[in-house]
Amino acid sequence: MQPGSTRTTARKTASTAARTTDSHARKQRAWQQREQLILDTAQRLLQQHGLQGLTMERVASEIEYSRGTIYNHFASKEEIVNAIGVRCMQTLTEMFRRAQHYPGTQRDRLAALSLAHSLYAQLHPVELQQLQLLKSPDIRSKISSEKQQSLLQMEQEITGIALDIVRAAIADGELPTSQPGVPDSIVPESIVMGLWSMGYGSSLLQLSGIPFNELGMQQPLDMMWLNTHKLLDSYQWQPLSERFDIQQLKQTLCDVLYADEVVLLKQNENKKTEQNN
Amino acid sequence: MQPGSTRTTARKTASTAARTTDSHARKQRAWQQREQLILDTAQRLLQQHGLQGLTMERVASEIEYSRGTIYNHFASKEEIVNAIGVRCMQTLTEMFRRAQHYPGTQRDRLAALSLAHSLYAQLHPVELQQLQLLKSPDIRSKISSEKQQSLLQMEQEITGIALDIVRAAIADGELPTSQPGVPDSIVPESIVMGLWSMGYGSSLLQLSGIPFNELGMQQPLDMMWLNTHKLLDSYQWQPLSERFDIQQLKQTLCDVLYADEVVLLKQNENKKTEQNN
DNA sequence: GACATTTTTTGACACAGCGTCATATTATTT
DNA sequence: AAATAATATGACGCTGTGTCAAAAAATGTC
Repeated sequence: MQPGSTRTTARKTASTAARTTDSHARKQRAWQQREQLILDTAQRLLQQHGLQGLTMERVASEIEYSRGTIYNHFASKEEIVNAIGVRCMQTLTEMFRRAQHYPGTQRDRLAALSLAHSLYAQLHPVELQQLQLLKSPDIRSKISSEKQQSLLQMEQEITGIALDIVRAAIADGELPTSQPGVPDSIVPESIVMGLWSMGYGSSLLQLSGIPFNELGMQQPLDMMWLNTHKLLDSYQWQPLSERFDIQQLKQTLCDVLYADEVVLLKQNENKKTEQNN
Repeated sequence: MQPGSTRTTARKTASTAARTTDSHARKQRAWQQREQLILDTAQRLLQQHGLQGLTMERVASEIEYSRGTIYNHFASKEEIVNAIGVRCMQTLTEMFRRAQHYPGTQRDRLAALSLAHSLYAQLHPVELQQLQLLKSPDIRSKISSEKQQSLLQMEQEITGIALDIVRAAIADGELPTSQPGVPDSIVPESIVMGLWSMGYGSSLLQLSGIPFNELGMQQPLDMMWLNTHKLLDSYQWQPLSERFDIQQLKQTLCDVLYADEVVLLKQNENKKTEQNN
């Protein structure tokens, strides 16, 4: 199906091999290009019209191929959504990598992860929700374990970044290993899991559409920054938030690391308010 | 459709009115009984076979009625899932109420909420995941806003319980209102949102099927108890966790408040291990 | 350039599941 | 017993998925 996948035609004479290899390469490129086209289109439909609005027929007509062709690339609709999920994780990973190399304290860096998570949630709400849906066994069963693997790999990479920062903080003396009530060995995991849960939970709560203001509460993502720092303080991660201005830090990180994302976010907000007029 | 819903037949003579009212009442009862039967069956199918395995046809055949009859009760599959969601929230609320009346410090009570959340997530994983799914606009659009209302109401009730405990803690002097970096007025919201996010996030991460042990990490729900207390400590909520044994508290709460749930949980675990043999 | 072979595209098909509604059945009232 | 109202039924239409044999296009060979 995929060009070059039939191994019987691989052996040729030197000259013809060159020709066939050329054409194969060209085909490969075209194939991958179309795969991206499918994903671009599917992702756009997902964003604009939700999961219901994402049908094979619609994708097919938009890319001006028939449904059958799409099935040459993806075995099911679920695999498309999975692939979109992988893309999203890549975007998020890239944002995390920027945080990882921020020239500041380790605490700054970890906080930057948290900020990245929150910005991402606001920029790609639908995808994030879908990403959560991908985890349900129903959907999982429809995706080849091979393809699931790549998602898992991204998760591993992201976890790794966070763990590395925590370990570096311990090495730098920002974070004491001996914590009351916490065995030394699990301190890094414990912190990472705490932040991960909080970030994940805040994002999903925010997207859940619960009208928090009507319940007399702030939006989850607005409280996340504060609570993240409260948690870090609790582990005695220096410098404690009493010693600096966390709002200032947020502003700096937005300016230095995530300027592009912030701009996009503002554009989206403008669009929405325009639509309401 | 529903007995007594046609107002034209309501006016009768005194004697006949008595008869009709009797029969109406009987019908009403039968009607509601069947509604519960539908929900029981649907919930069982959801637990056992996931959302895919929950089809109108299957529910119909199990309750020995036809599909059409079910549509007299629920306008769509989504409304059934919504109704299951409401039931689940009621169960959770009941667990929260027990926490609310625990005879201990306010901190004990709030911690008990966190424990309840975690136990619930382990007891009803599928439902919890579905509850999250209900929030997506796709599904929302298929549910009458009237029926959505009841879910919202449950959420409000739960939020209320948590907020009340925090306010009581402030009144009791367990929790200082002046926090570095936090405006007095939002302290309660901030704490509630922090715990809520953490609980929500831990639960969903746990259910996400990410193989944390392979990533060299503990399970989210295992870390949740610890991080909850870290967060409370950070707000200077007395008594700080250094001053008592949080594992001991957990054990006590399990014994006193959630003995039934813990038993069920162990039964489930046994069933699972049996199935693997 | 004409023929053979491989790759890719297509759309008709079978299937599953939802929701509707006219008709049949059952229960209630007169 | 007849009339009326309430309830149950399942055939029907619809949308959307995934399959596959046949058509079309591209590539390789002489």
